[in-house]
Amino acid sequence: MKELKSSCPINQYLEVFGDKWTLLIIRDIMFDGKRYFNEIRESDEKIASNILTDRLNKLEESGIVIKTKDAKHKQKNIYTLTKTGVDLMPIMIAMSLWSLNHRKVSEKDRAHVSELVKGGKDLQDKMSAALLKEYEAISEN
Amino acid sequence: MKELKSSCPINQYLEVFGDKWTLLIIRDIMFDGKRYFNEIRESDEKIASNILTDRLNKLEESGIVIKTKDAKHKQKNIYTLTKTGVDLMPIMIAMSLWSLNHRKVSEKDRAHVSELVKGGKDLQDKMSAALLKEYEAISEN
DNA sequence: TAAAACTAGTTGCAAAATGAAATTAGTTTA
DNA sequence: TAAACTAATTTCATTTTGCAACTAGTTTTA
Repeated sequence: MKELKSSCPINQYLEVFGDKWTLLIIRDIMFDGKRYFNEIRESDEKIASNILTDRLNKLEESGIVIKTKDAKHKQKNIYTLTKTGVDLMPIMIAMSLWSLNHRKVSEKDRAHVSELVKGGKDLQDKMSAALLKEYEAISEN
Repeated sequence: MKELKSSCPINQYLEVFGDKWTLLIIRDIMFDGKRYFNEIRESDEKIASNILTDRLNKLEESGIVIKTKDAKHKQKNIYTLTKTGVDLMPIMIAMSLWSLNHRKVSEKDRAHVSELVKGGKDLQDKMSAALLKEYEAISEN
């Protein structure tokens, strides 16, 4: 068991997401509909497979993602967000807004986020509900 | 110049805050009133001085923090949040809320954050305004 | 005014994390 | 049966981190 630097909530967040890759995995599952190892691996940022394996395992240990076998493809795993994972959405949106205002972001990404922001709490609730439903379909059995 | 992995807003955020320390520095300045190198160094998480030097420089380069000389103590620097830095507050609050709900947080920290959340947008606006005023006092001259 | 303490670093070095490429073992498709 | 797919694992070079000691200038204290 790794020891914690402190129990401050910001530090608690950092214990899980204080690296360059973990949050990109959440983004892929949450906003880009990716569910398989290789789908995530092929994202723009080109995460190495050893890092992806490591981070997915840590996310599973932390109860943020759950790994299930694909019934149709025995060697394929499906990675789904848990409630704890879905609850990261407000953080992701706040980050996106900050980057939109203060960092260089491409027009394509800008439009993508603007849509999400314009949809407001309504759209975000709808998206959360859909993700949560997916999780509940898995965990009931 | 370091190259960027992508222009995705989440990745843009990670280019600056994708490590275990940078956000703790922001927390110290934003919520704990710390303004000096050694005040930040003495926080619970015990950041090493070489890392602190490195991160403060990067935050200054990114326009998130501004460094000024203390008029009363020639060898002391004052670190202040810029507008870009103050605008991180919604992210910090969203992170704190998530940790409160899903991670182990001490009673003391819990009370601290609850107060901030109960204060609502009003309190957060007031805090942002105070930090921004500090920055404006420095940048006008 | 001399000594001690404070301030913001810098330096050196060992340990850990990262990243790229190659490899692997099982599964599915052609 | 061969080729392709899937989720890793392994190896190894590079980078980042963390700790401790040190430094140069400034301020306080006796």
